[in-house]
Amino acid sequence: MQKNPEQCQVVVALDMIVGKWKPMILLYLMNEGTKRFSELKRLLPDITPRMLTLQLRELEAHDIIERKVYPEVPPRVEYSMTEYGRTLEPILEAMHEWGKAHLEHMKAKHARQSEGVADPSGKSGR
Amino acid sequence: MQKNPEQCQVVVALDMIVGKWKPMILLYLMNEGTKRFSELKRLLPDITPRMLTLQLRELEAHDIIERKVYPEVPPRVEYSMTEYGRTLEPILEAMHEWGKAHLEHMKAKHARQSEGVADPSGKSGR
DNA sequence: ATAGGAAGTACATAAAAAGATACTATTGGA
DNA sequence: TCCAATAGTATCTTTTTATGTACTTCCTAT
Repeated sequence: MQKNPEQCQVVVALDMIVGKWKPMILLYLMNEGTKRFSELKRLLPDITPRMLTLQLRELEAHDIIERKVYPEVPPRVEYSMTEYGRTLEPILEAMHEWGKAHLEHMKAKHARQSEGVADPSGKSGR
Repeated sequence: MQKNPEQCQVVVALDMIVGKWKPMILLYLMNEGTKRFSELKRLLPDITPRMLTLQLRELEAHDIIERKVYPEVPPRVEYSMTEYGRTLEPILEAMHEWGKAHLEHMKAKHARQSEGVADPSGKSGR
């Protein structure tokens, strides 16, 4: 384990997928393949072009996605996962599964608690 | 895949581990076991008590960690992963591995580029 | 009586991330 | 000539996260 946050490898990996938009961008590119700028914009109706550009550039800088410009008018720019970027897939997949289970877990937990079942371990109390 | 960010399961999972301090808190509790508030404070010298409290409470609310109060003076409060919280371990582990590989990947990439090797695929150009 | 240790809380502030809105270049077609 | 389409930039403002510094409570040991 690295104590220095600058070098904590979990944080390095986290950096690829955190932010309000990166998870969705990655999921779309992973699951649906190549997308143009305007397609991503349509898939994420609330993102501003500025934010979309920023996130795409960050991912590109980390070699996770690839940006391909076609010299046409009007311009066409396509984004896709790099082969290297696809190594993130198992992690995203695992998080997806965990997240799904977690929603269930918390639902079950709240149900139990509102049923008025007292906690027998006496761990509560602030 | 869930398009609604409120329900995107990747985001649900991400929520457990994002933030400036959560990864380190989780790694310490996972790898070194139970810790008192003051021990965590010592392990993370730059965290403020307020931030430490906030992060611990969030993790507790999600059933990832457990808070045990001993009615002593001076007070003793111990934090530890719950059994459920340990299901995050494979994800953290995978991210740790990926992060390590990524640092290598980027180092190799920059080395290649500063060697002046031209990109043969013509994908550059902003 | 007073100081000390543990585990916090309270309130004000700064830094980082995200959003709103408007603007640009290019050029094929009406 | 002027409009439309695509892929963005440029500024400014707001929201969200994280900091800084001080204060509190409880009992125990000096």
